[in-house]
Amino acid sequence: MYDPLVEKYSRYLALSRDEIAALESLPARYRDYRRGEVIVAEGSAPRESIVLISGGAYRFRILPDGSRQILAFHVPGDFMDLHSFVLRPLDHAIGASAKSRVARVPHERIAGLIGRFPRLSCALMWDMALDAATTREWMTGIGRRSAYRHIAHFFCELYLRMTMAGQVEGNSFELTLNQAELGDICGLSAVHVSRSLKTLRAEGLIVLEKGRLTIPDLEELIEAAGFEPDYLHLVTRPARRR
Amino acid sequence: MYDPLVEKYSRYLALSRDEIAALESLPARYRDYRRGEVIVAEGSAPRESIVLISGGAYRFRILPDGSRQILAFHVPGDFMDLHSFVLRPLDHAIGASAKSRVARVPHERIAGLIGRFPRLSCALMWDMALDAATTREWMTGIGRRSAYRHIAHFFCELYLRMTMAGQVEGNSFELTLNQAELGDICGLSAVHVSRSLKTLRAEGLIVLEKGRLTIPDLEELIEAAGFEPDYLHLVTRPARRR
DNA sequence: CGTCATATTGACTTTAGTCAATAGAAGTGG
DNA sequence: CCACTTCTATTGACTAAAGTCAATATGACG
Repeated sequence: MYDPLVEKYSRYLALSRDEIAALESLPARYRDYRRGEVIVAEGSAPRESIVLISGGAYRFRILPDGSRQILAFHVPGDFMDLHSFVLRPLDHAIGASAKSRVARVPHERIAGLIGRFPRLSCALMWDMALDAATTREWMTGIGRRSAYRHIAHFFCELYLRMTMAGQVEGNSFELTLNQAELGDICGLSAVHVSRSLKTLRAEGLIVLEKGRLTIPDLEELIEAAGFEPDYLHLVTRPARRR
Repeated sequence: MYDPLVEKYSRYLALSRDEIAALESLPARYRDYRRGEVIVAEGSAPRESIVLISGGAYRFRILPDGSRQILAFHVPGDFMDLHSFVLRPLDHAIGASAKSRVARVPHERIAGLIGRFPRLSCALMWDMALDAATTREWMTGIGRRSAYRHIAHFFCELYLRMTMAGQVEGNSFELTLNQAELGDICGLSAVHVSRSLKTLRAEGLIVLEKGRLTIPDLEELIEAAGFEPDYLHLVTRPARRR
């Protein structure tokens, strides 16, 4: 049942038979959500961490003035709130951006892994570090990229992550975010997102219709965005530098 | 020598005698830097992680167009690039914002801790999670707070962190950042930082002269910033929620 | 004492936000 | 299956926040 974690952590290190067995035997309670539902509430102190099985979800905060900042977007296979294992209560909420299925893994079982498999501790730290690297990239985008480039950049990232998650067909995938949500990802207003998308469309860099994003020429979009994919650590490391 | 880590991780859990001894016996190579020097270069794959002993430092990226985004600011006692233990090469550089002393801990010794002390693995994960929580708060500030509030917010955060690090005297501390650096923290231009500081000064919320920041009334600044300190997890947890 | 870094201010530009009207699409319940 | 509601996207007109450029001051430092 836990293929996603096994597959993902294999990108970091070669898992032993025991380690694979340990990951696969993690128990999970499954639950489904509709678009817009809150999966984990801000301020709660969950005793489980959550793997997204299918659909889409994002982590977000609401400020006192009502504005929202989306902090991360998750594709199937992502451990969405591994950090809640060590840092409670949660400083943000998690919501479903589409009809989604989720698996909940009890924290005590994660603690069990850490006790028995030091290399899996490192894999979990790697997972957290990857999430942090993506957050830094987003932060850079909000702070220093134009709306146009930032949105293009996000689409490049999402295309690659969705590819790894097996969610891309041809050169398109389902984008379960509306323009208000894209705005809250990029620190922009929905109206400005609409205008920026218009430009991207006019230049033929994207086709976005009926919730489906098509990228006719990824290289061109990457060029327009100034995208460098290294931070995603997508490929299996050829060999550990020593 | 490793008091900073012992003290910090005691905020997370009650360390055993052995665990304290293990942290204290971590070897370290010390080195000093001048303001502006690069401590770790972007793209390098260090085999050590770095604890800031004294001074100040920040992590940053430079974009192709020359603009800079500062991703984190560190006070003495911070483990600045714990993530480089699991995620290499580094996606950003680390630079000194003041004359600073740094201790380098070999990654293999960190691996040793993880192998022998599962609870210390969790403490390290907690440290990484805290760093990520601060990054999320900064991201929210860049995306959704006005320049004025964001700068005020940053000063509140820094005041509390500097207090924990024992760097505050009375109600003031040394601010080793110029306006260009403050701008690159907040995603603003130096000129706009200058104007925002002017407003904060005019309202009597801050006194900033000769590299020293005085906060006459922290409550007022917190109010102006809409600051909520929870994400810093500064206090020792009263008791683990169960 | 002179140089370099830093801060301040004014004038002007640009980017993005706000408000509002409209249109279209997608659910929902009878 | 249709009518109704609600959500979502688009566009125009206007506003506001922040950026840029440039001149000048201030200050630290060797």
